[in-house]
Amino acid sequence: MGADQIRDAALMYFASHGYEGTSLREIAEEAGIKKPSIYAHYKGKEDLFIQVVRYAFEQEQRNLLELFRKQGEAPLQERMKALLIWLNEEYSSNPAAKFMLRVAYFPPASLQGEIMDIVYPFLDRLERGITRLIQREIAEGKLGQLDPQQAAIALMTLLDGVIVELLYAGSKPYFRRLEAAWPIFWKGLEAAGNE
Amino acid sequence: MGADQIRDAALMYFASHGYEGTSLREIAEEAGIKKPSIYAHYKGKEDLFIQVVRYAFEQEQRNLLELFRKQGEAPLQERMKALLIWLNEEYSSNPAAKFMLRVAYFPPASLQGEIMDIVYPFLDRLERGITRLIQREIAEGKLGQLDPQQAAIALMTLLDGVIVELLYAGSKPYFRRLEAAWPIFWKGLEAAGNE
DNA sequence: GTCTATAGGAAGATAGAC
DNA sequence: GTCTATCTTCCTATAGAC
Repeated sequence: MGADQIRDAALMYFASHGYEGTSLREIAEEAGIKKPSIYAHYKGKEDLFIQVVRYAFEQEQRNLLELFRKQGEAPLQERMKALLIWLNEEYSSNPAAKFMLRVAYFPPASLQGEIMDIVYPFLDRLERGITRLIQREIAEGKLGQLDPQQAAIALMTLLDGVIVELLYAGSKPYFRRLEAAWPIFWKGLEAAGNE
Repeated sequence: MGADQIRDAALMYFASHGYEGTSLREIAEEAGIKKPSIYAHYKGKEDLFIQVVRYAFEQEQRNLLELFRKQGEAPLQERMKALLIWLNEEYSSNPAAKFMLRVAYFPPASLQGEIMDIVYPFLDRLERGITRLIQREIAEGKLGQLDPQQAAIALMTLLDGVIVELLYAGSKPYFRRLEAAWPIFWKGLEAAGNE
């Protein structure tokens, strides 16, 4: 089906040039078709963009779920480290990740509402998932008596801080941040639990 | 001089709609002039954009320097808290801040090189400044024997993590993150110094 | 579903009067 | 320096043949 190739080409261009910075001509060229053929699969540029947004967030949610499922009952610190290493591979190789960040932070003005309806629930699910991980860790006595939601929010903050660097500067600076920030953050979590 | 009004109008639009999403017509309207009058002050859209980038980063550097200078010899934790509160006011009211983030993370493809020549030195100076603050804190015995550069990188990570939320979700979620992440992070810094 | 051809409009940029 | 008028180019989108 040609619709998938159009979607993938669109994802690539939208990720690196943004919505307004991408033309349907470029997408068509990348997909190996002529521009008007896009309209046989999508109503127009806005429709194509929204569908790409939906696709990217669904894919990423699936990937995250699979990653967590694979880890089984490993302790929180191991799981987080695996997540952070996975993020590097995912965000370095996969244009969908860069696209998601761009869309979340700087959505095209005309589509902001529709996009937020996709982005917010995704982030809520992620935060709730991390909160549950921490709750379990506390229940098993591996982490002191700290507020699981506070800890989850703090973890999300760390995540964003390193992801932003991954996106901006690449893998090497990302790991530089990770190796500096992670030990300090983890010590803080343990200290907060021993109060 | 009309050049300043054009620059301010451009800053506003570039910040919220991006480079490709902003037209010279919109900027001219906002500045109260006609589109061709822009060319009496700037060579074209690219020139205008680069000059706005330079202006925004110079302003922000000035503001940051003044903030740090005003704080005199206050301890690190107080200074960081003041910085974080200042960030909220700055980023909520000042389009320059949003513009800077957008430009740094998603520069227009055609101007990426020129923009990075402005962004990288700015971030380097910021990291070096924070490193010096921490070194002084250690020298005065207020912080244990931790690696000042590592601590500075970790602090920058926290900064990005909360700024990203400020930009994305606004003041309230920003403080929610700050209140969750800051105590954990600070305990981690203290714990890292007591090893 | 794919194409060629083209409509219709907005973009960046310039010419030239005042 | 500011304007009106205009050029050229590119855009999204549609019509209609195959």
